[in-house]
Amino acid sequence: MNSATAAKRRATSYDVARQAGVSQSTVSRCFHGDSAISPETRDHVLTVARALGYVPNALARGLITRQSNMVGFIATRYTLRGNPEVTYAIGEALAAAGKQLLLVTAERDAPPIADLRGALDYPLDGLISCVALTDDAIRYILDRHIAVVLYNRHSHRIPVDAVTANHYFAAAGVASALHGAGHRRFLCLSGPADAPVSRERRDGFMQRLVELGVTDTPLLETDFSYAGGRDGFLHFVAQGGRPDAVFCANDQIALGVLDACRYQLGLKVPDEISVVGFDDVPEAGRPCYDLTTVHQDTLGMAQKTVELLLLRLAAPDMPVMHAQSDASFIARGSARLTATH
Amino acid sequence: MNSATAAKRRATSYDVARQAGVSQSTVSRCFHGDSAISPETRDHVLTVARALGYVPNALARGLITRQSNMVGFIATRYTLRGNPEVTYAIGEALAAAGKQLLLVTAERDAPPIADLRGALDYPLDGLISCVALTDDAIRYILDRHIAVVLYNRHSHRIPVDAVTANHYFAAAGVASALHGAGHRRFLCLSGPADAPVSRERRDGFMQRLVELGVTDTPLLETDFSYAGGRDGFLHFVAQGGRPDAVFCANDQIALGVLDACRYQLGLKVPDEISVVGFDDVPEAGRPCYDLTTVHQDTLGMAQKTVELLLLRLAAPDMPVMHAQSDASFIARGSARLTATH
DNA sequence: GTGCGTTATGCATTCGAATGCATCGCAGGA
DNA sequence: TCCTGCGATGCATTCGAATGCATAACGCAC
Repeated sequence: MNSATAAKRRATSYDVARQAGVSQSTVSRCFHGDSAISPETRDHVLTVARALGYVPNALARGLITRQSNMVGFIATRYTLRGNPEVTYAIGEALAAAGKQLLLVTAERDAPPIADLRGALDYPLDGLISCVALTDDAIRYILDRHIAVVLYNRHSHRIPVDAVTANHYFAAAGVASALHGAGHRRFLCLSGPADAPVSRERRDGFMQRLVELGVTDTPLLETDFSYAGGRDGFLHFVAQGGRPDAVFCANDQIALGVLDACRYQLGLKVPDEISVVGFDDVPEAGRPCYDLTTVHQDTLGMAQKTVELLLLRLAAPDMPVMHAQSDASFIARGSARLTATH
Repeated sequence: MNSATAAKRRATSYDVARQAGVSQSTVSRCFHGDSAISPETRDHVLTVARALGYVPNALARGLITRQSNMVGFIATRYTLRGNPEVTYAIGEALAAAGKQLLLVTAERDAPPIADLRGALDYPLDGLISCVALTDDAIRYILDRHIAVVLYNRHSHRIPVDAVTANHYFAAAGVASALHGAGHRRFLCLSGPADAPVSRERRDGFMQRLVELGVTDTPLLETDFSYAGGRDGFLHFVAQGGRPDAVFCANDQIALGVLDACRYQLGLKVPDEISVVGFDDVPEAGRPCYDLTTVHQDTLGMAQKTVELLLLRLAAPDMPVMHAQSDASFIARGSARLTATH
């Protein structure tokens, strides 16, 4: 029993060397294209290696080369849920570059360093974060000489590479468009206070309204979810609120508001109330929602994030870069965007 | 410049040892709870370690212990998109067990072994696959003594641990329910032929119909997407098809069909046609879709998958296990489920 | 034939932590 | 006083691959 199931260890370069009648170094060199090896021995060694099922042990390789070939990817449940394509795109892009993706789940933005520790025990080549990181966390990571690129997050005090969409500007554009159409009683439904993306969208919207002379716009905080948006809005209305335009920090919130209007409050959209979201999730474009929203090129940003990381790895001393991608306003049917005559 | 930016390597156990006036072995032992170390030296060493920012190098540890503490997770774009919560849940569960998650993206089910190679270079503790694996791939993995648990997939020829929902049975139940309500002209919209989940759902539905005496049910293959469902259905109708009940292999397809009915064909749902999906995605339950579907406890399954993997790691010789979770029919408004009088 | 350059290969060391075994010190019993 | 036993610590080796340096083999020119 024991001998049958005993874990006969995976073949090592020594096993291959013995079998092929060469030294371990020769075997090692056969797996690195740039080494001086005669074609015959290389072929021979590779044949033997295949027969034995030998693959270089990435752990040992990483130890000696001081390169784990692994890139950490930190994401919250929300990122995973709201932008699953981003995870996939980053995974594929990293794989194409020969890097492995170590997924680190975080409960929310600015997670405690302890949550990252397990992953940082590995000498990661780099780290892509879809969550905000505290200054301490960033310092901790940079101290370990790990390259960091933030996806859709900023770092204000410590310079770090980042790829972002211009949420602030896009949200301000929403405010202008709604105001231009004659709306005056606004409501802003933001996401969690600790989500920087939510803050930027909220601030962009609110600031612009102030610039346009609309102050005292009520602000409600939700959890970025459909139920949060729906219930928050219902509560607001129950308290006597009667906005004619609602800006939501993401589409899920907006969908909740939309359904609350149509199915619970009997409000006509967009005649009696305009609803605008942010993200342009697939459902937003479907006929039964037809949600006016803001589209960000998440896939392009994902691509760019990996490119930036690879650049940084190739040139650690390159100045810090920040790629900003424009977010575009998508006018659909859930908002009245022309003045009533 | 060089000295400023030079990568002063991360501290090693030797650095800590020197600084603390002990040997490297002592430092090592301080990081393993079960070693014989006097409380004073442990405290002292840990203090020095913290000061130097020392963390045991997981690569070196893995090399000597032959345990990488990493678990591979293979998922397709579809899994990531359709079940993002599963990824998160598995990530959290693994983290709780002190394991890291190495994400491997696959383009589709039954990916070529080459796509997994990069990850298998690491001596993974285990592997969780949300994609079907070829017999060759499974053999390849098991040969390396890596524990495998399949999530929502089977392996027919090679015994492998798995956690699945009973798609076949649930889909058969849908057929019975629709047939019982008097529907007779069915249509089945499946997903990609290489997706086992799609096959099981399709087969369960079609088989039961045959048992009930309904043969020749037309079958259309889609790509598991909204657009695929919508366009496939429109095409079918354009060809003269006129089903009174449509079963879709997932909710996205069903949502596409639903919208095609309501917005392009002017068909009343469920009066003129019944539409049933599978998965119970969040949108399905919202008022504007109100989709009748099948719910599977994906989170519970994710939890169970990790549990099973940990069990297997603790007891490699335990007999192969297969946990089957029931999927439950969710009757909503998109299907007529009582006979017309 | 000698000497030099080039290419292919082997030897020995290295990466950083874990661990079996040896050793040291101290306390307690005879 | 000496011996035994045990807890705490150090020494030396190990994991598996990469690589600098030494060397062997070979060709070519003088």
